[in-house]
Formats: sequence, structure tokens, C-alpha cells
Amino acid sequence: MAPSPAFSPLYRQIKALLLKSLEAREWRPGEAIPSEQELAARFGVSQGTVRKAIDELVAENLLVRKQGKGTFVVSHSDPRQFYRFLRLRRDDGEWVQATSVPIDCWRAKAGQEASRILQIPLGSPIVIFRRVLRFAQKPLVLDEIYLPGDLFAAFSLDALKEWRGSLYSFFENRFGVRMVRAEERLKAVAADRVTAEMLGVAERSPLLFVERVTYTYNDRPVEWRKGFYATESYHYYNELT
Amino acid sequence: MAPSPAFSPLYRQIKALLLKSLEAREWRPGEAIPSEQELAARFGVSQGTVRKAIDELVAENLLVRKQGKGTFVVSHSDPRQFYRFLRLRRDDGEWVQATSVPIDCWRAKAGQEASRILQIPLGSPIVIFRRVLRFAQKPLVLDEIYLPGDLFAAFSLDALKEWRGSLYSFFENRFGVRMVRAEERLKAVAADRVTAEMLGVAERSPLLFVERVTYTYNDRPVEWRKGFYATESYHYYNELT
DNA sequence: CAGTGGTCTAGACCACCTC
DNA sequence: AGGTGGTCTAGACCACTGG
Repeated sequence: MAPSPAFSPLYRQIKALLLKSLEAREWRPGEAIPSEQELAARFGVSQGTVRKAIDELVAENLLVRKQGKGTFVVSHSDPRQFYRFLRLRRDDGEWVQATSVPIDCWRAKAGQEASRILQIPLGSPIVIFRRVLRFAQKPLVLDEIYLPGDLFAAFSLDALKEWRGSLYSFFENRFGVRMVRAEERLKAVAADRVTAEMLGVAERSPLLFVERVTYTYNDRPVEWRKGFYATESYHYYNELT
Repeated sequence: MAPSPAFSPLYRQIKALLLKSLEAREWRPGEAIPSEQELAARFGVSQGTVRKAIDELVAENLLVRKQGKGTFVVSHSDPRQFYRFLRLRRDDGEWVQATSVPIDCWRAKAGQEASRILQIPLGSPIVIFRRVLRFAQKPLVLDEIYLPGDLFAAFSLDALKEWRGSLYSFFENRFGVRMVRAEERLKAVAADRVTAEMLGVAERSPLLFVERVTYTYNDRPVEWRKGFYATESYHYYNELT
């Protein structure tokens, strides 16, 4: 009869509290959160319950445990996180270091599509920029990246050019925006003239088109990008479980 | 000095025992395994330890828990598992029912590549067959599938044609081979004449090329396939975490 | 050495399913 | 009512880190 009472176990409530603290930037990326004992005392539950809450946050890549040291907020500045979202590998299976080359940048107002995808009002400001990813000197990826203007108001290509590190570590450090998960949609398309030129391939040659929406905490979309990948001797690697 | 003693916690040893039982087909797909209490008694450990072992097997998609009922061996016959490995969706985001149409089948001896990928001796028998996947009547995927001959000796296209259900549920039921995880490598390629014809697209038009290696327990490769996906109004969907 | 996460136990109780 | 998995606790001990 009555609707289900939406029972929520204690450890999920603790998890929600931790998530709120993460969102409020109580602890910065790369820093340790309080010990399990401390958190247990703070929330008035047993260590095991805190532990289970943390377990889930670790499974979602928001936290990492380091035995003997503590539990830390995941940071894109961590070298192990650099290529978490970049699935392009050489055909022999080797991961190759990529370097980002910013191209251009401009501001605009969100149209229908950007407004829907980024969940911002129609006409609100957005920042758009393009960059090329080079693998072993070769330009293999051309990305066009759309950001909500309110979160990235101070964005400038010059600051990005000086940045040593991944794009997401730049976002994390300069704008406090932490990328947590992403969805990608892949298609095969024919290269148009401009894209072909920038990637050094023939016009009409097949490219992998990758559209990505990236989310921060609580499934809030904060980045939309469209990329063209030249996959002649590289491929997009994926694991299915 | 001495090499690390390779400490393995109790629950991992229990996990290994459960894995062995799964591999030995002590419990069939879709069936319940013994209760946590029973397993704890059998192995002489506490319920919590068995629980943690099962936790990991659940995380790896080998088992599923059903509260109040028991813990079950995952089966590809389960409707929720049907499309676990098929990432093609319509551009509006809807999942579309696919129907498999077998084309042809032949036997061969493993060459260099098949031998390496399937980890079988050079020259050992393999079974090869092709099939088309239709979405809303339209042929969108052409797969060429390579199987080790010893595991799939009795494979026949006629049996497959009569099968109602997914290919992997067919493999599971007829050959006792359970697909557990897969790796895919994606590229954009131009359609050759034959493929273009079968998918009803223009020659040289861009196709998504998907190479998959599928594994059963203990990372044993048991399937290799090469597929061409027509992605004009469909896309390959992927989540990055 | 003290402090952290990691393992293991035993027991109590809750939520869900089936009969 | 009796079984299953799911939660929560308290306490003991182990493995790893760093001063």
C-alpha cells in the first residue's frame, strides 16, 4: 500500500556526509581526509560503518586508500590519474605520452544543445576552446571543448599554455572543478577539410569521433567536448566487464 | 632482502576456492551457490570472511546477490545480461533490440595472429563464423568470430540459427563456456566493397571497427572477433570512471 | 614507536523472500 | 516461521608507513 519507505542504511548516510564535505572542499585534492577512527567519533558510529562508506567512495574513484598513511582525495595531479580518461593507445598496446597544444578560444552564449547537455540556461555564457593532442610529435586528436562560463569565467588560453600537466589537473587547480566521471559516444566519420589539415590526414579519411560529457560530484555536467581521433596506428582501448 | 612473502588474506584464499568451484562447474549459471553460513562452515571461517570473498566476485560480475533469496552464478541467459557486452545505442540514447543473423561458417588452422590472441598452438583447429546484427531490421554490425576448435568442436550454424537468445547464452548453454570480461580496440576505417554491401552503406564510407578478445575465468581468452559497425544514426556508448 | 588502513571474528538485529 | 542476504557493532590483531 504505502510507498516504499526508502530505507537508507547508516553507511550510506555517512557516505552522503563525506560527499558533502568533498563537494564543499573541506579537504583538497591530494590531501588526506581524517582517519577512520576520527570520522567514526565525529559521526558517532563504529569504524566499520565509516569504512564501508569510504569503500564506496573509493570504488567511485573519489578517494584512494594508502595503507599505513591514510585515505586521500583523488587528484588529477596524481600521475596515475593523468590518463584516466584518455583511452588512446598505440596499436602494439603501449601507452604513449601525450602533449596538449592549445589552438584558440572564444566565448559564446549557450545554444539549445549546449544548454541541454551542460544543464545551464539558454543563452548563458560558455567558454569554447580547441586543442590538439600530440603523441610522439604527431597530432592525433583535435578537441573542441565547451565549458560553462560561470564556473570557468577566468579561463584563458595563456594560462593553459603555461600549465604543465593534464587539462583536468588545470581545471582542478585553477577553478576547483574536479572531474569525477564521464560518458562518451563514439562514431566513425569522414574527415572534413579543416580537421584533416590539422591532423595531417587526407580529406574524407575515416576518423573516430568522440563526444564526451564530463561530470563532477552529484552528476553535475561541467564539460562537453567533441573530439576527432586519427586511428591509423592508434586505437581506442576499452574494457568490458 | 628476501622477496616479499606474498601475503594473501584469508578472504582471497576463500575467493580462489570459490573461483575454482565456479570453473569446475560445481554450480551452473543461474543457480544459487550455498548460503554464506554454509560456505563459512565448509571453509572453517566466519561468515564475514566468506562475505568479503563473495563481494569481490560480485564486483567482477561472476556472482549476483539477491536479498532474501541467495547468491547466484551470473548467466548470459539472464535478460539483464543480454546486452552487457554490446555498446551500440541509437543516437537519441535508446537501447534497441538486436537480432542476430548467422551468415556462414568454416574451419581453419590457427595462424600466427589467432594463435597469439587465443593462446593456442599454431596450427590448432579454429572455428570461424560471420553474422550480422540487425537493429530495427537494419543490418548495422558485421562480425567475424574466431573460436578455439577444441572448446567449440560441435559448433554448427544450424544449431545457432535455432537458438533464441544471445550468442553468449548459446555458448554458455551448449559449450559450457562462460564469457566473463572482454577487451575492445576501436578504430575508424573505410568500408571495403563486401562489407559495405552487407551493411547497406556506400563503399569507402566510415565504419567503426571493433576488435574484441573475450575471456573466461582466470583470464583465459576464448573468443576473438572483428566487427564493423555502421554508426550513422547509432553510436558506441562508454562510461569512464 | 605510534598511527594508519586491512583483516578477522562473533554476535545481534534488520530487510526481504518463500512457504 | 524460517531462510537468505544486509547492516552494525566492538574488539583483537596484522601490515605498512614514517618519525
